[in-house]
Amino acid sequence: MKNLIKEIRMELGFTQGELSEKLEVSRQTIISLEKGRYNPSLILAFKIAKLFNRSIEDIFEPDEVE
Amino acid sequence: MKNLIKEIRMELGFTQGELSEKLEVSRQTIISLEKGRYNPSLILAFKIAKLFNRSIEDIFEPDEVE
DNA sequence: GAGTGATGTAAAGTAGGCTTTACGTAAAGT
DNA sequence: ACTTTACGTAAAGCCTACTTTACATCACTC
Repeated sequence: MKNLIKEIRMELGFTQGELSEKLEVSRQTIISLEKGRYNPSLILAFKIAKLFNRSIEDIFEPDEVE
Repeated sequence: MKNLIKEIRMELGFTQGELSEKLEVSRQTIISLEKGRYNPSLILAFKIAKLFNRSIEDIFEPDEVE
């Protein structure tokens, strides 16, 4: 699961720590998300989309055809 | 997490079993999803959206302000 | 009224999302 | 040189999404 979290976070001038606070998750979760290490829950994806003011589809791109 | 899975599934004339096959998950997962018992992974949400030809935001509605 | 198909519940197990803690490194400031 | 800030890794643990199996109910058909 690719995503634009790092790019959008930096656009908005947030550190990973700030983003993790706003999303109420750990910094580890942000790091792992940005690295594409795992696929977030739908709830977290909604939170991110809301904070970034974009659609989930704009931010996340599922790895082909699974 | 509310969703319109049951409604759309019935619109399309699928049984729970058929839907579970198309999505490659168990029938239990479909039942639990339709009952709102848990929040799917983002990958499963993408699969459902693709199959239903709608956006994730059209199908799922997160429970208020979490 | 026995058989079949669709929906549902219950319970035990597996896998992975997410947390917590601890440590490493590089850049910048003092 | 030391401190601070931001980013990163590693490992152990918790919780829950999801699986599997088994069984119950209802509607329909034969």
